[in-house]
Amino acid sequence: MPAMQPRKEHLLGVAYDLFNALGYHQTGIDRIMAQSGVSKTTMYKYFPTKEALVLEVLKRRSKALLDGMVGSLAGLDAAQPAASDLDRVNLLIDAIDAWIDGGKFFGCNFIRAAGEYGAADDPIHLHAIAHKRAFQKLIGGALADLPLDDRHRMAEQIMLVLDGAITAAHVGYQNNATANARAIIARLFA
Amino acid sequence: MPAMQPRKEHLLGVAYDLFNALGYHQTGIDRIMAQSGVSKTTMYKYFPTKEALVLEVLKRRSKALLDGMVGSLAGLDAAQPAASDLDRVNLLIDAIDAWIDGGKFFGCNFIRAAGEYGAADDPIHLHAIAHKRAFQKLIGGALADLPLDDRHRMAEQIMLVLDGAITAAHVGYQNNATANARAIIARLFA
DNA sequence: TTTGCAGTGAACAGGTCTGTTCATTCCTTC
DNA sequence: GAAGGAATGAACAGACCTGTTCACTGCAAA
Repeated sequence: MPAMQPRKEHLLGVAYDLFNALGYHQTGIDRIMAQSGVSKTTMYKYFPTKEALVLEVLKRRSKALLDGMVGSLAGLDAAQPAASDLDRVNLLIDAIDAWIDGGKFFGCNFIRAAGEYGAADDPIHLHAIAHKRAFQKLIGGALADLPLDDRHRMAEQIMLVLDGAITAAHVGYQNNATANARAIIARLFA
Repeated sequence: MPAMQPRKEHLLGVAYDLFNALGYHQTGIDRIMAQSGVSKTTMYKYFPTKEALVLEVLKRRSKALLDGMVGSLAGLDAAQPAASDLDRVNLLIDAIDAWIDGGKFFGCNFIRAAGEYGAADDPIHLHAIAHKRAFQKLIGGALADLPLDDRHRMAEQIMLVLDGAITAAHVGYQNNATANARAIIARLFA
Protein backbone atom coordinates (compact mmCIF):
# COMPACT_ATOMS: atom_id res chain seq x y z
CA MET A 1 0.00 0.00 0.00
CA PRO A 2 2.31 2.78 -1.24
CA ALA A 3 0.79 6.00 0.02
CA MET A 4 3.67 8.36 -0.69
CA GLN A 5 2.07 9.24 -4.02
CA PRO A 6 -1.61 9.97 -4.09
CA ARG A 7 -3.56 6.85 -4.81
CA LYS A 8 -4.72 8.15 -8.16
CA GLU A 9 -1.21 8.51 -9.55
CA HIS A 10 -0.22 5.07 -8.41
CA LEU A 11 -3.37 3.64 -9.91
CA LEU A 12 -2.67 5.26 -13.26
CA GLY A 13 0.86 3.92 -13.25
CA VAL A 14 -0.22 0.36 -12.55
CA ALA A 15 -3.01 0.58 -15.11
CA TYR A 16 -0.55 1.84 -17.72
CA ASP A 17 1.80 -1.06 -17.12
CA LEU A 18 -0.97 -3.64 -17.24
CA PHE A 19 -2.58 -2.18 -20.35
CA ASN A 20 0.81 -2.37 -22.01
CA ALA A 21 1.58 -5.88 -20.93
CA LEU A 22 -1.84 -7.44 -21.52
CA GLY A 23 -3.88 -5.08 -23.70
CA TYR A 24 -6.80 -2.88 -22.81
CA HIS A 25 -9.66 -5.34 -22.95
CA GLN A 26 -7.58 -8.17 -21.55
CA THR A 27 -6.81 -6.18 -18.44
CA GLY A 28 -9.70 -6.42 -15.99
CA ILE A 29 -10.52 -3.87 -13.32
CA ASP A 30 -9.99 -6.53 -10.67
CA ARG A 31 -6.43 -7.04 -11.77
CA ILE A 32 -5.63 -3.35 -11.61
CA MET A 33 -7.18 -3.30 -8.15
CA ALA A 34 -5.20 -6.25 -6.90
CA GLN A 35 -1.89 -5.04 -8.27
CA SER A 36 -2.27 -1.45 -7.13
CA GLY A 37 -3.80 -2.16 -3.74
CA VAL A 38 -6.48 0.41 -4.43
CA SER A 39 -10.03 -0.64 -3.58
CA LYS A 40 -12.70 -0.75 -6.21
CA THR A 41 -14.70 1.92 -4.42
CA THR A 42 -11.80 4.34 -4.69
CA MET A 43 -11.14 3.46 -8.31
CA TYR A 44 -14.70 4.17 -9.32
CA LYS A 45 -14.59 7.42 -7.42
CA TYR A 46 -11.70 8.67 -9.53
CA PHE A 47 -12.81 7.08 -12.79
CA PRO A 48 -16.53 6.54 -13.29
CA THR A 49 -15.94 3.94 -16.01
CA LYS A 50 -13.10 1.84 -17.28
CA GLU A 51 -13.15 3.86 -20.47
CA ALA A 52 -12.45 7.01 -18.46
CA LEU A 53 -9.45 5.28 -16.92
CA VAL A 54 -8.11 4.21 -20.29
CA LEU A 55 -8.57 7.72 -21.65
CA GLU A 56 -6.77 9.29 -18.72
CA VAL A 57 -3.88 6.84 -19.07
CA LEU A 58 -3.56 7.70 -22.74
CA LYS A 59 -3.81 11.43 -22.11
CA ARG A 60 -0.95 11.30 -19.62
CA ARG A 61 1.12 9.17 -21.91
CA SER A 62 0.53 11.55 -24.80
CA LYS A 63 1.47 14.57 -22.76
CA ALA A 64 4.59 12.95 -21.32
CA LEU A 65 5.71 11.80 -24.75
CA LEU A 66 5.16 15.10 -26.51
CA ASP A 67 6.65 17.14 -23.67
CA GLY A 68 9.66 14.85 -23.60
CA MET A 69 10.23 15.26 -27.31
CA VAL A 70 9.83 19.03 -27.19
CA GLY A 71 12.32 19.12 -24.35
CA SER A 72 14.85 17.00 -26.20
CA LEU A 73 14.58 19.14 -29.31
CA ALA A 74 14.99 22.33 -27.31
CA GLY A 75 18.04 20.83 -25.62
CA LEU A 76 19.60 20.00 -28.97
CA ASP A 77 19.01 23.45 -30.39
CA ALA A 78 20.50 25.01 -27.28
CA ALA A 79 23.59 22.81 -27.28
CA GLN A 80 24.10 22.84 -31.02
CA PRO A 81 22.57 25.90 -32.64
CA ALA A 82 23.61 24.82 -36.11
CA ALA A 83 21.72 21.53 -35.91
CA SER A 84 20.01 20.49 -39.12
CA ASP A 85 16.52 19.12 -39.66
CA LEU A 86 18.03 15.68 -40.06
CA ASP A 87 19.83 16.08 -36.74
CA ARG A 88 16.55 16.89 -35.06
CA VAL A 89 14.72 13.97 -36.60
CA ASN A 90 17.60 11.66 -35.72
CA LEU A 91 17.13 12.75 -32.13
CA LEU A 92 13.57 11.48 -32.29
CA ILE A 93 14.80 8.21 -33.70
CA ASP A 94 17.35 7.98 -30.88
CA ALA A 95 14.49 8.23 -28.41
CA ILE A 96 12.50 5.53 -30.20
CA ASP A 97 15.59 3.36 -30.35
CA ALA A 98 16.18 3.66 -26.61
CA TRP A 99 12.52 2.94 -25.96
CA ILE A 100 12.52 -0.23 -28.05
CA ASP A 101 15.73 -1.53 -26.49
CA GLY A 102 14.82 -0.44 -22.98
CA GLY A 103 12.91 -3.58 -22.02
CA LYS A 104 9.61 -1.79 -21.54
CA PHE A 105 8.55 -1.71 -25.16
CA PHE A 106 5.11 -3.03 -26.06
CA GLY A 107 4.49 -1.11 -29.24
CA CYS A 108 2.82 2.25 -29.54
CA ASN A 109 0.04 2.68 -27.00
CA PHE A 110 -2.05 4.66 -29.42
CA ILE A 111 -1.76 2.28 -32.34
CA ARG A 112 -2.70 -0.61 -30.06
CA ALA A 113 -5.59 1.35 -28.55
CA ALA A 114 -6.85 2.23 -32.02
CA GLY A 115 -6.63 -1.44 -32.91
CA GLU A 116 -8.67 -2.57 -29.92
CA TYR A 117 -11.17 0.29 -30.06
CA GLY A 118 -11.71 0.04 -33.77
CA ALA A 119 -14.86 2.11 -34.25
CA ALA A 120 -13.76 5.35 -35.88
CA ASP A 121 -15.94 7.44 -33.55
CA ASP A 122 -14.89 5.75 -30.33
CA PRO A 123 -13.48 8.37 -27.92
CA ILE A 124 -10.39 6.27 -27.35
CA HIS A 125 -9.81 5.85 -31.06
CA LEU A 126 -10.32 9.57 -31.55
CA HIS A 127 -7.74 10.27 -28.89
CA ALA A 128 -5.27 8.02 -30.67
CA ILE A 129 -5.79 10.00 -33.87
CA ALA A 130 -5.39 13.27 -32.01
CA HIS A 131 -2.11 12.12 -30.52
CA LYS A 132 -0.71 11.01 -33.84
CA ARG A 133 -1.69 14.31 -35.44
CA ALA A 134 -0.05 16.21 -32.59
CA PHE A 135 3.14 14.21 -32.95
CA GLN A 136 3.14 14.80 -36.68
CA LYS A 137 2.74 18.50 -36.06
CA LEU A 138 5.66 18.39 -33.66
CA ILE A 139 7.80 16.85 -36.37
CA GLY A 140 6.67 19.51 -38.82
CA GLY A 141 7.71 22.12 -36.30
CA ALA A 142 11.21 20.66 -36.21
CA LEU A 143 11.73 21.06 -39.95
CA ALA A 144 13.10 24.58 -39.87
CA ASP A 145 15.35 24.22 -42.90
CA LEU A 146 12.56 23.29 -45.27
CA PRO A 147 10.34 25.71 -47.17
CA LEU A 148 7.01 26.09 -45.41
CA ASP A 149 5.14 24.36 -48.22
CA ASP A 150 7.18 21.20 -47.93
CA ARG A 151 7.08 20.76 -44.17
CA HIS A 152 3.71 19.13 -43.87
CA ARG A 153 4.33 16.52 -46.51
CA MET A 154 7.78 15.77 -45.14
CA ALA A 155 6.40 15.47 -41.61
CA GLU A 156 3.79 13.01 -42.86
CA GLN A 157 6.42 10.90 -44.55
CA ILE A 158 8.69 10.88 -41.51
CA MET A 159 5.77 10.01 -39.26
CA LEU A 160 4.84 7.15 -41.55
CA VAL A 161 8.36 5.75 -41.40
CA LEU A 162 8.52 6.08 -37.61
CA ASP A 163 5.23 4.24 -37.17
CA GLY A 164 6.44 1.60 -39.58
CA ALA A 165 9.55 1.10 -37.48
CA ILE A 166 7.59 0.91 -34.23
CA THR A 167 5.21 -1.60 -35.80
CA ALA A 168 7.98 -3.75 -37.27
CA ALA A 169 9.75 -3.81 -33.91
CA HIS A 170 6.58 -4.55 -31.99
CA VAL A 171 5.36 -7.37 -34.17
CA GLY A 172 8.92 -8.59 -34.04
CA TYR A 173 9.82 -9.23 -37.64
CA GLN A 174 12.72 -6.77 -37.78
CA ASN A 175 15.33 -6.37 -35.08
CA ASN A 176 16.99 -3.42 -36.76
CA ALA A 177 13.88 -1.40 -37.46
CA THR A 178 15.23 1.90 -36.19
CA ALA A 179 18.38 1.55 -38.28
CA ASN A 180 16.18 1.02 -41.31
CA ALA A 181 14.06 4.02 -40.42
CA ARG A 182 17.19 6.12 -40.04
CA ALA A 183 18.44 5.07 -43.45
CA ILE A 184 15.12 5.80 -45.13
CA ILE A 185 14.80 9.21 -43.56
CA ALA A 186 18.38 10.14 -44.39
CA ARG A 187 17.44 9.37 -47.98
CA LEU A 188 14.43 11.66 -47.76
CA PHE A 189 16.69 14.52 -46.76
CA ALA A 190 19.36 13.75 -49.35
CA MET B 1 -28.45 -21.60 -43.73
CA PRO B 2 -26.16 -21.43 -46.79
CA ALA B 3 -25.16 -24.99 -47.48
CA MET B 4 -23.69 -24.53 -50.94
CA GLN B 5 -20.25 -24.19 -49.40
CA PRO B 6 -19.25 -26.60 -46.69
CA ARG B 7 -20.11 -25.24 -43.29
CA LYS B 8 -16.46 -24.89 -42.36
CA GLU B 9 -15.68 -22.47 -45.17
CA HIS B 10 -18.68 -20.34 -44.38
CA LEU B 11 -17.75 -20.32 -40.72
CA LEU B 12 -14.24 -19.17 -41.51
CA GLY B 13 -15.55 -16.38 -43.70
CA VAL B 14 -17.91 -15.06 -41.06
CA ALA B 15 -15.25 -15.33 -38.38
CA TYR B 16 -12.83 -13.40 -40.56
CA ASP B 17 -15.31 -10.59 -41.07
CA LEU B 18 -16.19 -10.37 -37.40
CA PHE B 19 -12.59 -10.49 -36.23
CA ASN B 20 -11.88 -7.63 -38.58
CA ALA B 21 -14.84 -5.54 -37.56
CA LEU B 22 -14.66 -6.10 -33.81
CA GLY B 23 -11.26 -7.52 -32.94
CA TYR B 24 -10.28 -11.02 -31.89
CA HIS B 25 -11.07 -10.93 -28.20
CA GLN B 26 -14.12 -8.73 -28.68
CA THR B 27 -15.67 -11.26 -31.01
CA GLY B 28 -17.34 -14.01 -28.99
CA ILE B 29 -17.97 -17.53 -30.18
CA ASP B 30 -21.69 -16.96 -29.74
CA ARG B 31 -21.64 -14.09 -32.18
CA ILE B 32 -19.86 -16.12 -34.83
CA MET B 33 -22.41 -18.88 -34.27
CA ALA B 34 -25.38 -16.57 -34.58
CA GLN B 35 -24.12 -14.82 -37.69
CA SER B 36 -22.98 -17.95 -39.50
CA GLY B 37 -25.91 -20.15 -38.52
CA VAL B 38 -23.48 -22.88 -37.53
CA SER B 39 -24.19 -24.56 -34.24
CA LYS B 40 -21.69 -24.54 -31.43
CA THR B 41 -21.35 -28.31 -31.57
CA THR B 42 -20.27 -28.14 -35.18
CA MET B 43 -17.88 -25.27 -34.52
CA TYR B 44 -16.11 -27.14 -31.78
CA LYS B 45 -15.89 -30.18 -33.97
CA TYR B 46 -13.95 -28.27 -36.60
CA PHE B 47 -11.98 -26.11 -34.19
CA PRO B 48 -11.27 -27.50 -30.75
CA THR B 49 -10.58 -24.04 -29.32
CA LYS B 50 -11.15 -20.46 -30.30
CA GLU B 51 -7.41 -20.05 -30.72
CA ALA B 52 -7.45 -22.78 -33.37
CA LEU B 53 -10.16 -20.89 -35.22
CA VAL B 54 -8.20 -17.63 -35.09
CA LEU B 55 -5.07 -19.39 -36.32
CA GLU B 56 -6.91 -20.99 -39.22
CA VAL B 57 -8.44 -17.67 -40.21
CA LEU B 58 -5.01 -16.05 -40.21
CA LYS B 59 -3.43 -18.92 -42.12
CA ARG B 60 -6.00 -18.62 -44.89
CA ARG B 61 -5.65 -14.89 -45.01
CA SER B 62 -1.88 -15.16 -45.23
CA LYS B 63 -2.02 -17.68 -48.03
CA ALA B 64 -4.61 -15.71 -50.01
CA LEU B 65 -2.63 -12.51 -49.63
CA LEU B 66 0.73 -13.97 -50.60
CA ASP B 67 -0.71 -15.98 -53.49
CA GLY B 68 -2.52 -12.91 -54.75
CA MET B 69 0.62 -10.85 -54.71
CA VAL B 70 2.68 -13.53 -56.41
CA GLY B 71 -0.01 -13.74 -59.09
CA SER B 72 -0.06 -10.00 -59.65
CA LEU B 73 3.69 -9.83 -59.95
CA ALA B 74 3.76 -12.71 -62.40
CA GLY B 75 1.04 -10.99 -64.41
CA LEU B 76 3.04 -7.80 -64.58
CA ASP B 77 6.22 -9.54 -65.67
CA ALA B 78 4.30 -11.40 -68.35
CA ALA B 79 2.57 -8.30 -69.71
CA GLN B 80 5.53 -6.02 -69.38
CA PRO B 81 8.81 -7.94 -69.46
CA ALA B 82 10.87 -4.77 -69.04
CA ALA B 83 9.20 -3.85 -65.76
CA SER B 84 11.53 -2.38 -63.18
CA ASP B 85 11.79 -3.15 -59.46
CA LEU B 86 9.98 0.10 -58.77
CA ASP B 87 7.19 -0.96 -61.13
CA ARG B 88 6.81 -4.18 -59.21
CA VAL B 89 6.76 -2.48 -55.83
CA ASN B 90 4.29 0.07 -57.11
CA LEU B 91 2.04 -2.81 -58.02
CA LEU B 92 2.05 -3.87 -54.39
CA ILE B 93 1.21 -0.33 -53.36
CA ASP B 94 -1.64 -0.32 -55.89
CA ALA B 95 -3.05 -3.37 -54.16
CA ILE B 96 -2.77 -1.78 -50.72
CA ASP B 97 -4.34 1.38 -52.06
CA ALA B 98 -7.32 -0.51 -53.46
CA TRP B 99 -7.64 -2.42 -50.19
CA ILE B 100 -7.69 0.74 -48.07
CA ASP B 101 -10.20 2.48 -50.31
CA GLY B 102 -12.33 -0.61 -50.88
CA GLY B 103 -14.53 -0.19 -47.81
CA LYS B 104 -13.38 -3.41 -46.16
CA PHE B 105 -10.21 -2.08 -44.62
CA PHE B 106 -9.65 -2.64 -40.91
CA GLY B 107 -5.89 -2.48 -40.79
CA CYS B 108 -3.51 -5.39 -41.18
CA ASN B 109 -4.91 -8.56 -39.64
CA PHE B 110 -1.49 -9.67 -38.49
CA ILE B 111 -0.47 -6.41 -36.88
CA ARG B 112 -3.76 -6.32 -35.01
CA ALA B 113 -3.45 -9.96 -33.98
CA ALA B 114 0.08 -9.35 -32.74
CA GLY B 115 -1.27 -6.40 -30.77
CA GLU B 116 -3.99 -8.41 -29.09
CA TYR B 117 -1.91 -11.53 -28.55
CA GLY B 118 1.08 -9.66 -27.21
CA ALA B 119 3.13 -12.46 -25.67
CA ALA B 120 6.08 -13.04 -27.98
CA ASP B 121 5.68 -16.82 -27.78
CA ASP B 122 1.94 -16.91 -28.37
CA PRO B 123 1.20 -19.11 -31.40
CA ILE B 124 -0.93 -16.39 -32.93
CA HIS B 125 1.77 -13.79 -32.45
CA LEU B 126 4.32 -16.18 -33.92
CA HIS B 127 2.12 -16.65 -36.95
CA ALA B 128 1.93 -12.90 -37.43
CA ILE B 129 5.72 -12.72 -37.41
CA ALA B 130 5.94 -15.59 -39.88
CA HIS B 131 3.53 -13.86 -42.24
CA LYS B 132 5.42 -10.59 -42.13
CA ARG B 133 8.70 -12.36 -42.79
CA ALA B 134 7.15 -14.22 -45.72
CA PHE B 135 5.81 -11.01 -47.19
CA GLN B 136 9.19 -9.35 -46.76
CA LYS B 137 10.80 -12.26 -48.55
CA LEU B 138 8.29 -11.90 -51.37
CA ILE B 139 9.31 -8.27 -51.75
CA GLY B 140 12.96 -9.26 -51.78
CA GLY B 141 12.18 -11.70 -54.54
CA ALA B 142 10.71 -8.91 -56.64
CA LEU B 143 13.90 -6.85 -56.55
CA ALA B 144 15.55 -8.37 -59.56
CA ASP B 145 17.45 -5.28 -60.63
CA LEU B 146 19.34 -4.94 -57.38
CA PRO B 147 22.60 -6.68 -56.49
CA LEU B 148 21.91 -9.70 -54.29
CA ASP B 149 23.55 -8.11 -51.27
CA ASP B 150 21.24 -5.12 -51.31
CA ARG B 151 17.96 -6.92 -51.73
CA HIS B 152 17.37 -7.92 -48.15
CA ARG B 153 17.98 -4.46 -46.73
CA MET B 154 15.86 -2.85 -49.42
CA ALA B 155 13.05 -5.32 -48.82
CA GLU B 156 13.15 -4.52 -45.10
CA GLN B 157 12.91 -0.82 -45.78
CA ILE B 158 10.06 -1.19 -48.24
CA MET B 159 8.22 -3.46 -45.83
CA LEU B 160 8.66 -0.92 -43.06
CA VAL B 161 7.20 1.82 -45.23
CA LEU B 162 4.26 -0.33 -46.29
CA ASP B 163 3.41 -1.22 -42.70
CA GLY B 164 3.74 2.42 -41.79
CA ALA B 165 1.22 3.33 -44.47
CA ILE B 166 -1.21 0.62 -43.41
CA THR B 167 -0.93 1.75 -39.80
CA ALA B 168 -1.36 5.44 -40.62
CA ALA B 169 -4.43 4.65 -42.70
CA HIS B 170 -5.89 2.33 -40.10
CA VAL B 171 -5.45 4.64 -37.13
CA GLY B 172 -6.82 7.32 -39.42
CA TYR B 173 -4.38 10.15 -39.08
CA GLN B 174 -3.38 10.26 -42.75
CA ASN B 175 -5.79 9.98 -45.64
CA ASN B 176 -3.07 9.92 -48.26
CA ALA B 177 -0.88 7.30 -46.68
CA THR B 178 -0.32 5.25 -49.82
CA ALA B 179 0.68 8.35 -51.77
CA ASN B 180 3.23 9.11 -49.09
CA ALA B 181 4.50 5.54 -49.15
CA ARG B 182 4.84 5.73 -52.93
CA ALA B 183 6.84 8.92 -52.70
CA ILE B 184 9.17 7.54 -50.05
CA ILE B 185 9.81 4.34 -51.94
CA ALA B 186 10.42 6.16 -55.20
CA ARG B 187 13.07 8.07 -53.31
CA LEU B 188 14.66 4.84 -52.12
CA PHE B 189 15.04 3.72 -55.72
CA ALA B 190 16.29 7.09 -56.98
C1' DT C 1 -14.52 15.97 20.64
C1' DT C 2 -16.99 16.08 16.81
C1' DT C 3 -17.45 16.41 11.95
C1' DG C 4 -16.34 14.95 7.55
C1' DC C 5 -13.42 13.03 4.08
C1' DA C 6 -10.78 9.12 2.12
C1' DG C 7 -10.39 4.72 1.87
C1' DT C 8 -11.37 -0.42 2.81
C1' DG C 9 -13.49 -4.99 2.17
C1' DA C 10 -16.91 -7.80 0.87
C1' DA C 11 -20.94 -9.07 -1.16
C1' DC C 12 -23.93 -8.62 -4.97
C1' DA C 13 -26.21 -7.84 -9.70
C1' DG C 14 -26.38 -8.82 -14.30
C1' DG C 15 -23.91 -9.90 -18.13
C1' DT C 16 -20.55 -12.34 -21.20
C1' DC C 17 -17.17 -15.59 -22.13
C1' DT C 18 -15.33 -20.45 -23.55
C1' DG C 19 -16.27 -25.00 -23.65
C1' DT C 20 -19.25 -29.47 -22.64
C1' DT C 21 -23.06 -32.42 -22.95
C1' DC C 22 -27.13 -34.77 -24.71
C1' DA C 23 -31.18 -35.81 -26.98
C1' DT C 24 -32.93 -35.05 -31.43
C1' DT C 25 -33.29 -34.26 -36.53
C1' DC C 26 -31.86 -34.16 -41.17
C1' DC C 27 -29.79 -36.29 -45.26
C1' DT C 28 -27.23 -39.45 -47.85
C1' DT C 29 -26.00 -43.97 -49.12
C1' DC C 30 -26.55 -48.60 -49.15
C1' DG D 1 -36.47 -48.66 -45.96
C1' DA D 2 -32.65 -48.95 -42.74
C1' DA D 3 -28.14 -47.24 -41.05
C1' DG D 4 -24.94 -43.84 -39.91
C1' DG D 5 -22.76 -39.54 -40.18
C1' DA D 6 -23.51 -34.54 -39.81
C1' DA D 7 -25.69 -31.09 -37.83
C1' DT D 8 -28.98 -28.86 -34.58
C1' DG D 9 -30.83 -26.64 -30.23
C1' DA D 10 -30.76 -25.98 -25.67
C1' DA D 11 -29.19 -26.31 -21.31
C1' DC D 12 -25.31 -26.24 -18.32
C1' DA D 13 -20.65 -25.40 -15.89
C1' DG D 14 -17.35 -22.36 -14.31
C1' DA D 15 -15.01 -18.45 -14.92
C1' DC D 16 -14.50 -13.52 -15.57
C1' DC D 17 -16.27 -9.00 -16.54
C1' DT D 18 -18.01 -4.06 -15.16
C1' DG D 19 -20.26 -1.56 -11.97
C1' DT D 20 -23.07 -0.86 -7.38
C1' DT D 21 -23.89 -0.90 -2.65
C1' DC D 22 -23.11 -0.79 2.26
C1' DA D 23 -21.18 -1.05 6.67
C1' DC D 24 -16.99 0.02 8.56
C1' DT D 25 -12.21 2.27 9.71
C1' DG D 26 -8.71 5.69 9.99
C1' DC D 27 -7.36 10.41 10.22
C1' DA D 28 -7.17 15.33 10.12
C1' DA D 29 -9.04 19.76 11.01
C1' DA D 30 -12.25 22.72 13.44
